[in-house]
Amino acid sequence: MPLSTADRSVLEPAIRRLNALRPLSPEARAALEYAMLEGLQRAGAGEDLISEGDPVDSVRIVLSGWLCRYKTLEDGRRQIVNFIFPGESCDSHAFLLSTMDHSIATLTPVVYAEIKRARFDSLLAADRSLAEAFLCEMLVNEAIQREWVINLGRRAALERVAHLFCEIFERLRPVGMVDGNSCAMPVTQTDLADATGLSVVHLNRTLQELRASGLIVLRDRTLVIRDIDALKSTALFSPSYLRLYRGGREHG
Amino acid sequence: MPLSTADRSVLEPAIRRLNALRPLSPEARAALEYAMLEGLQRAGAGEDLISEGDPVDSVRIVLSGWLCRYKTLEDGRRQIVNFIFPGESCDSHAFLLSTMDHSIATLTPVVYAEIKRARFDSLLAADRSLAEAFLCEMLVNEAIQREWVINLGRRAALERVAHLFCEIFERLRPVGMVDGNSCAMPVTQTDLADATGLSVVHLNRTLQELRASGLIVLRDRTLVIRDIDALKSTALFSPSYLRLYRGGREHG
DNA sequence: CGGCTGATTGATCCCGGTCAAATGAGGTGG
DNA sequence: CCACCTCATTTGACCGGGATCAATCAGCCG
Repeated sequence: MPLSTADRSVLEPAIRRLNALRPLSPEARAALEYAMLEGLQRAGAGEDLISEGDPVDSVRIVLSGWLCRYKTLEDGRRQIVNFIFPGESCDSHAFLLSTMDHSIATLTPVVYAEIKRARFDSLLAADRSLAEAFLCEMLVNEAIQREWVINLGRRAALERVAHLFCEIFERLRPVGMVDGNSCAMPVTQTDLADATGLSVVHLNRTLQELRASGLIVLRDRTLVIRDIDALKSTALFSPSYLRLYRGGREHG
Repeated sequence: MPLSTADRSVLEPAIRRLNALRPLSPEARAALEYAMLEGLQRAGAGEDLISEGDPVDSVRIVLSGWLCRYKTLEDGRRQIVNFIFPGESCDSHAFLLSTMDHSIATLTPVVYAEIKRARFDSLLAADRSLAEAFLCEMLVNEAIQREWVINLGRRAALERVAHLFCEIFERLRPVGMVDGNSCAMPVTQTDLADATGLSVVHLNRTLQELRASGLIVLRDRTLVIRDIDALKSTALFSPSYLRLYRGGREHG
């Protein structure tokens, strides 16, 4: 459903993030903000925003809430292949391939801006910085996807869960969604299991191990990182793939 | 080292592949061919074309040979996150992020075309079909990366290796690198293990299982698929993510 | 209160890792 | 041509991380 009124501040995560990837010209920023405000939408928790096989003809930019990309095997095994956080966009350029090869579900209530393909194309055509910002977003997304491959392929359960927490924390930070050493963690253990390729039972035991070693507190849908350095080192976490600092600006 | 002379036919895989993703205008095709011919390079087997942390300022389009993208953890664990086959490009737009977050190694001798960033940018700026073709390539690459996450997260060893073989076969087919039901497989079992997240020992035993059940023959660096349907079904392989057929052209 | 979903625990099993050694296949130098 | 080295493949034995199955517990809602 469209939002009738909204002030510009809901757009902040998206603008902040894109601007960190590529400094946006004031005109590009204004044009994008205008387009986003016109396409504001809400969705409840646990909805499929779009499913495998569905046609794509717009871009959605998430403004608040968590989503996940996932795929399901014929026999029901599910794998979450990525999370989508505020400021990130769902399907930048995906319409070039016409249909989705995976599904996107909301994990919490979500506010997002939907921009139709033609509109999006003309926004990007009008401003190079904007086009580059969205390209950078795709590139970072690819890098995250690669890191997930390593996580699943070569890290043990404890490292794997620790790594996921580090990544989530560092991805939420630049959009202002962490508070000191804690952040929201509005997902079930089943979701975390599906994201880490573990069974729910073993994920639960792994969480207990992380708690027992004093690395984290996870309660009431809130993650508190008690010892970030220790967590990063048990995760073998090295954040460069997230491009958090001066994301490639030196060539820009 | 640059190739002194070369006829246009070496470019065929790349042109064929890009053209399948987006029909290229004749002018775009000619301009791209010209740029590629000027930047032809060779590399031997087992070289790192580029390493994690290296600056990027060009695009490389592979014309023959196999490469892989990989990352290594501090303690030496290695994960191959993707293969790169003839017709595919290494780093389209990657220069936007300045540096590599992973490494690319040759698995065989390789011929590729290197195009400097500025040149590449102006090629894409001059022709929309070309820009879209490279965007599609990125999108397909992302989809493959996601499928690898599922492969490592939710498929058992046998399914996983079968899936990898299905994917390789289907990626090689459109560039004319399969011969009936067989294709080259110029990699060691260590490489296959690093790509599937298995140990070499277990990968070896998994191969034997695939051979014993009559699905494949793998000998002398050649893979023969004896029963493609059975292989696909043990792999739970569904090729839509590869966009092999009319890759998104209906919206183009 | 009953039903539902999510978190937790216990018991058992087996897939796949690890360690170690053997075998094979080139390649090279004497 | 053979001795030797290196690298890839294969095999054997053993172990343990994580899956599976099943039950219990804790909130939450109607």
